[in-house]
Amino acid sequence: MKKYQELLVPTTPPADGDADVGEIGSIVGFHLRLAHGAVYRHFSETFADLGLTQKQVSILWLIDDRVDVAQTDLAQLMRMDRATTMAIVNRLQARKLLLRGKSATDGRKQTLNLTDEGRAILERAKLAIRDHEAWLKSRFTDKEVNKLIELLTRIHE
Amino acid sequence: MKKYQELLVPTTPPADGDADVGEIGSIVGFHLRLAHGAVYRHFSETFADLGLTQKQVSILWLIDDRVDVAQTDLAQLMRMDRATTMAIVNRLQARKLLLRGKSATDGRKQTLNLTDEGRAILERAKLAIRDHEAWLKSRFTDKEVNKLIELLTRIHE
DNA sequence: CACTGCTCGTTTGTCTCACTAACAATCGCG
DNA sequence: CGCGATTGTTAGTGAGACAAACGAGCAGTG
Repeated sequence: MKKYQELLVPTTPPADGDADVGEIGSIVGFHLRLAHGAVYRHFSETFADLGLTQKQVSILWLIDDRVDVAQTDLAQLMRMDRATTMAIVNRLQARKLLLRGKSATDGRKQTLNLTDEGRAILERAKLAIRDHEAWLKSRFTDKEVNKLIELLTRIHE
Repeated sequence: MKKYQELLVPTTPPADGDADVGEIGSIVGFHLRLAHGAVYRHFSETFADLGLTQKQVSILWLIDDRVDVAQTDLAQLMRMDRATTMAIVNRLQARKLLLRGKSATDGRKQTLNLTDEGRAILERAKLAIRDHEAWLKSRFTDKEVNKLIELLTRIHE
């Protein structure tokens, strides 16, 4: 079983960055993952000084849009499970960006609302997102952007 | 600062799964992340019995396509850094799906090649991917699939 | 030749996120 | 009332991304 190690053969020439990935390049999921990774990386750079992740910004945004959301609602909107949502909300609460309250209509639920600080940081985040989206959209026409959103939506809804 | 908790207000009606996400729905990155998540989840289900992740399958596939790749080449192809690639290769090696060898031309590099077992599991993985891709593509026409790949490629290349 | 800068593999540590399994409190309904 | 479902919660596991550092090996220069 060691024959592979003993066969000393030249390594492949250094990949030139955009090298052909071969057969796997026809897989939609492969490109979706790469694209997601690229966008995620750029997002992280853009938000390095704010110290927020994609998920955290999305959660803040959704909470701001809807008054007194419950965690379960967020989980459904973001397609995450309750435990994951919990972790993210905890982190945001620890940074005093949101407040948990008790729901008046359902003792199991709670109400989530941004603090003033949370709203302030969300405003800054939205500005950063505008830059980030501009970077992302710069390679598309408006028509292509709409098409892309439409296609992506068909995947996740 | 506790006023939010003391204001007992009704919670929002339960989200009906496909509820409108509001303003954030016009953000390309948001849909990209949701789509990626949906595909990732379906992938995980499909591959539950094989015990392989997207990354792991991609790595196996790329190694099989190219003889004696080095880890750095993989990292470049997958747009991951060396440490992350290391972790994945370690996991695959621990499962005896690949072998590390020494490069004859460059003492720093190594050659990566699949074991027989690795090739066997990759074959099974490719079958599973075919199902997975069929599920993904089922909502698109062939033309739309090509368009989607083209748009995604423009993001990550 | 020695020196220098770079590359590659590697380790360590930190962080985010996803998922599972369990539990208590609460709600809705028969 | 009692039962099943929902909600928030905790704890644990695991994958993956990234940064920072190190030794070994490479290539080019003087």
